[in-house]
Amino acid sequence: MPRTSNARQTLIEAAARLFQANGFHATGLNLILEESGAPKGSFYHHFPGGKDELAVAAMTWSSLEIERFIDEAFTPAKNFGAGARALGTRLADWFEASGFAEGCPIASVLLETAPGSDDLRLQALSVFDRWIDLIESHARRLAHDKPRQSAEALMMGLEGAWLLARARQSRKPFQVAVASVLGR
Amino acid sequence: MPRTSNARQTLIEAAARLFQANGFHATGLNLILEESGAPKGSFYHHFPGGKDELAVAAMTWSSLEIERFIDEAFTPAKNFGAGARALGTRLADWFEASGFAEGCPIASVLLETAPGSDDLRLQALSVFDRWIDLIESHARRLAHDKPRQSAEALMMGLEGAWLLARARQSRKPFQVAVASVLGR
DNA sequence: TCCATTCTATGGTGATTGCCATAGAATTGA
DNA sequence: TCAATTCTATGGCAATCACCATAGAATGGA
Repeated sequence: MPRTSNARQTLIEAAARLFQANGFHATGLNLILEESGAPKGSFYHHFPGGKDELAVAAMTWSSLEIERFIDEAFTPAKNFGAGARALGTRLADWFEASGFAEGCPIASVLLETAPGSDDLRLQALSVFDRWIDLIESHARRLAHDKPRQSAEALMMGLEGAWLLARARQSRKPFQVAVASVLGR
Repeated sequence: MPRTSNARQTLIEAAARLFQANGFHATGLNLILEESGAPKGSFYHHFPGGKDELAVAAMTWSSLEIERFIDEAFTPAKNFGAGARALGTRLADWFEASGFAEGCPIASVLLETAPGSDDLRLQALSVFDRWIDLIESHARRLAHDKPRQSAEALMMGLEGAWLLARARQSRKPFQVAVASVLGR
C-alpha cells in the first residue's frame, strides 16, 4: 500500500476553487502550488499530464459535490417541481457563500478549451451528461412527464442562471430560471 | 478629421473571434496582432487600456450582432414563441457556421474575470441587460404575458444551451432550451 | 508651406507561464 | 535489515505573457 498522500487531494481542491473564481488559464500553476502548499515536484508526480490532467481531476471532484446537491434536493421531494426549486436554492446558497465569485466549475474550463484539444471538452461533456442523467432518473421516479427534456432544460436554465448571477452578483437568477423551467 | 483607420476595427473583430473560440486569457496579444495584421504600437495607440480595453470593445461589437439577431427574429414574428424559435435557430446557425467552436462572446470573457476587477464584469452585465431589455420590448409588443420574466428566462436558457452545444458539438440544445422556455 | 495630430512600425522590457531534471526523505514489503 | 517504491523538495529551463519607449510616416487644417 502506497503512503496515503493528501497532497494530491489538496491540489485538486485548490485548483477547483481557483478555476471557478478566476478561470483556467488565468490561474497560474505557481498560485495553485502556493495555495495548496504542495511543492512543484510533488505536483508533477501526481499529475504527469500537467495542468490539463489536474483540471480533469478538479472537474471530476467538483462534479461529485453537484451530484450530491442534486440527490439531496430531489430525494425528499414530493414532485419534480419541489426538487428543482430545492436544487436552485442549493446552488444559489453555494454561489452566495463564495461571495458571488465562483462560477460553474465545468463551464469555466469548457469555455477555455481550444477546438481540437478534446480532453477537457470531453470531460466537461461527461460531467454534464452525468448531471442530466441523474436529474432524469429523479424525474422518472417522481413520475414527471418528459423526464429527459425536463432534465436537460433544468440543467441549461441553471447554467444560464449561474452566468447571469455572476454578472449581477445576485442569487435571484436561479429562482427565475427554475420558475421558467417549471412552466411558471 | 482624423484619418479613418481600419486597424482598430480589424483588431476588435480578430479579438472577438479568438476570445469566443479559445477564451480570453488563452488568447495571447501576439496572436491577435498576427491575425489582424496590425503592428504592436498601433494596438496600444488605439487601446491604451491594453487587453482589457480591447475585450470591452470586442464584447460591445459582438453584442451588436446578437442584437441584430434578436431584432431579425422577433420583428416578423406573429407571437413570442415564433420569435423565440427563430432566435434559437439563428444562434444555432451562427454556432454551427463556426464549426461548433465559438461560444457566447460575453460568457467566455465573463467567466475569466477575477473578482475585484470589475470592468469586464460590468461590461458583460451591461450587454446581458441590453439583450434582455430588447427581448422584453418585443415581448411587450407581441402582448406576451410576463414579458420581463420571459425575456430573462429565454436569455438564460439560450446561454445554457450554448454551453451544452459547445460540449456536445451539436445544435440541438438550442431547440430544447427554446421549447422549454415556451412551456412545451 | 508648415505645424500638429494621428497612426504605423520596431525592438525590447521584466515578469510569469507550464514544465522538467535531480536529489533527498519517507514508507513499504520481504 | 535492506532494497524498492512513493513522495517531497529545490532550482531553473525556454517560451510566452502583457506592456511600453521611441521614432518615423501619413494625414489633417492653416
